[in-house]
Amino acid sequence: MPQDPLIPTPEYLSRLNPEQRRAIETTEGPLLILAGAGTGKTRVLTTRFAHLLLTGRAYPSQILAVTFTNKAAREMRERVGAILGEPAEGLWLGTFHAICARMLRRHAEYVGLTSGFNILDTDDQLRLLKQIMEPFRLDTKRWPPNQLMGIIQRWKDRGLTPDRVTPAEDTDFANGHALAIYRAYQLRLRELNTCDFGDLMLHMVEILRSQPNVLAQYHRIFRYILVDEYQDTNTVQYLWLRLLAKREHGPSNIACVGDDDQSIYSWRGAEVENILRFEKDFPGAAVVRLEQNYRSTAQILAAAAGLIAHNEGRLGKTLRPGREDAQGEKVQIIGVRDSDEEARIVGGAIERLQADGHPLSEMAILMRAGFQTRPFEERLMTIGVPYRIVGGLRFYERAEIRDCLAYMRVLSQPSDDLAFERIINVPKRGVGAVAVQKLHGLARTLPGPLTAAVLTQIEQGTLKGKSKEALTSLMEAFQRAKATLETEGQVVAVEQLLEDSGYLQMWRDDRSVEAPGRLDNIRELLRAIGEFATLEGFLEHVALVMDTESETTDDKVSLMTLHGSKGLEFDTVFLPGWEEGVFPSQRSLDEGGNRALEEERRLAYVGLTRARLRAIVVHAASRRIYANWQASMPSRFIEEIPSEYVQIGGQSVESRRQAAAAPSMFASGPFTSTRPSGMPQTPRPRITDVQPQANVPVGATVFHQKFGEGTVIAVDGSRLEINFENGGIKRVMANFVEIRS
DNA sequence: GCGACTGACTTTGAT
DNA sequence: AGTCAGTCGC
Repeated sequence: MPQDPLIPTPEYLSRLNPEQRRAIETTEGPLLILAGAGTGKTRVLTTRFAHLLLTGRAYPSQILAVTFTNKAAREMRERVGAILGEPAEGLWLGTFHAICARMLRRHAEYVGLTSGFNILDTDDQLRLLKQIMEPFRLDTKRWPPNQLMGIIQRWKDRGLTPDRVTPAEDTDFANGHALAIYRAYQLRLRELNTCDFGDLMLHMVEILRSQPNVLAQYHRIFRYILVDEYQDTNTVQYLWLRLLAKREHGPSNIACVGDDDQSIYSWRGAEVENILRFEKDFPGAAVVRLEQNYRSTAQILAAAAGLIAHNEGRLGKTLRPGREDAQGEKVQIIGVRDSDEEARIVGGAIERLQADGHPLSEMAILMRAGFQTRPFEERLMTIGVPYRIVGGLRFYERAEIRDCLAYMRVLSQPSDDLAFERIINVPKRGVGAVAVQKLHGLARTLPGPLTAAVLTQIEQGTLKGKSKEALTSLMEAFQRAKATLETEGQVVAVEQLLEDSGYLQMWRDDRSVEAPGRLDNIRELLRAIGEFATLEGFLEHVALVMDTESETTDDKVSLMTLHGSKGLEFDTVFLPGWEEGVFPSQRSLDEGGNRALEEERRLAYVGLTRARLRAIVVHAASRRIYANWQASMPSRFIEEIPSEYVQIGGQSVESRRQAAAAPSMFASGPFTSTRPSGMPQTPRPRITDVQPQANVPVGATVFHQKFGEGTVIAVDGSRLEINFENGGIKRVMANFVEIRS
């Protein structure tokens, strides 16, 4: 619906700032939109989408818009619909994977699949890989399957099919068999007519590379491409976008939105280089910087800017505060004794804010790792403050849901061996691993899936006794459900199947506390099936789209990881655990060196910029890691925040009583000069009863409480490798040995 | 085939 | 410390 070009400024453009308008009205040619935190990125993206439609530049079906999460896709869809005044139909708007799945169903035959292929979940992937690894007779202790899964995924992230893995890309993992296993795994996936998540991208890139006619078809369809969170793209995603965007004639109308300072997913294959390289990849690209921040106070922005300035190789942005309440509070830095005190202080601050009328839903505690939530949960529970944990187990990852889905998959596609294996003995029907092995053996001699092998064995009488009875009744349950599916639809059929197979009864008989909840989840699942026209439609939805993002508007404090907080905002943000080793994470530093440090710093930047009004950073002097106490130094990131934007607060156990009466949110006491004045290069434990981890020379004789005397043969940071006289070679923390000579 | 025991591990996690 | 998976023995 073309719009009269004479109308000067349409309403949807009127309330945008000049840079935002430029990002929207630069419609032709490649465009990189560098959108800092809180600069209205989503608004620009959705308005741009609507603008392309309203100015008649494209029909809805001619725009490709990709995001990383379903949540982002849903949000974009809703907001585009709101601008258009009607729900937008026929859009190519979705996650990379959902869009690739849609494409791949059209062209599956080019990679040896049929359009009805299944999409494996993480569970199935690993089970399948283990099966593939078996004939290689590897020591699974030394070569854990999940690590190999990681290697294969990284290959896929980089667009490498087995044939494209060069010797330089190969690994000696699994005694050099990794590539062979990868090849066998891919072969098996094809036999099963399935894909894992990585394949959705990988196969489509292969098809677009090798089938010029298919590529040309998409070039004709997509006139404009929009990409969200470009800094998070990995290599296959980049290749896919480039193939679709670069055409022989005419410009590449690709607009990518991203922020190099918020790239925090390199461990998942994301390449920041993609965004840093954009102008080279797409010559003549326009670059628009969105630097007007509408979220945070000037103090918070300046603090965050000072911190992120310590990173090198940035594209560079300067966020300007746009809020009316310009100045605001300084970032508070609180030093505490240990994690218990940390939880008490944060809990107390939350109570005080709440008493002052601040809603709990505007407060969040953001931590580096998921397990750090525990002390906070306990504390909040004790003082009766409602909280919610964001992230964690998703609905469809729960065992009972996966079991039900497996039943449904077999019902929909009896050839789905992986699903059948999952439920063949759930509930327990006396068909164990050995029996499954036998079935497998037979299935291999005949063509066809396991379910067919089972039927053959029942007919031929090869199966006997208990397992024959059990499997006969299971197969009958599937047949009855199949009939019901045609007459009464999927909800009734699935319910009947779960009943007949004894699956529901299994949970009714279960006396554990979780059982009733699990039955509730299953009921919820059955309800959800009804919202789809077909069982297959539902299964596709589950594999790619289903998230349980329950839009809870309850007044609760949010607890989540820093990663999980990206894209969200709160009035008040608590940032606990800012200690060397915890944040930045030692493990991350060990693996990735300076590159990893910069990513940790970006994570800190993401954390700070979630706050609208106040950010409170907390660090503890000692923390229990696994079993033992460790002295800890404040994070270097604290030092890196310019001191003028920081207020040192804090309190000791003794001064907490005064805190309640004090006017400020945190009493400051004489015990609390916890801000490091100049960062020591080596963290030095401040607890007196452990040995300082000072230089332990190789060759020194040391004594360990448990292992006795030994000789140091290597030093690795704070860990020592020691040859003990009667314990062999062990790696222990330097803190736990005494130097004898 | 199932339950008990051992031992290994413990960052981040969308699709 | 606690969990979870994998192995072992009955």
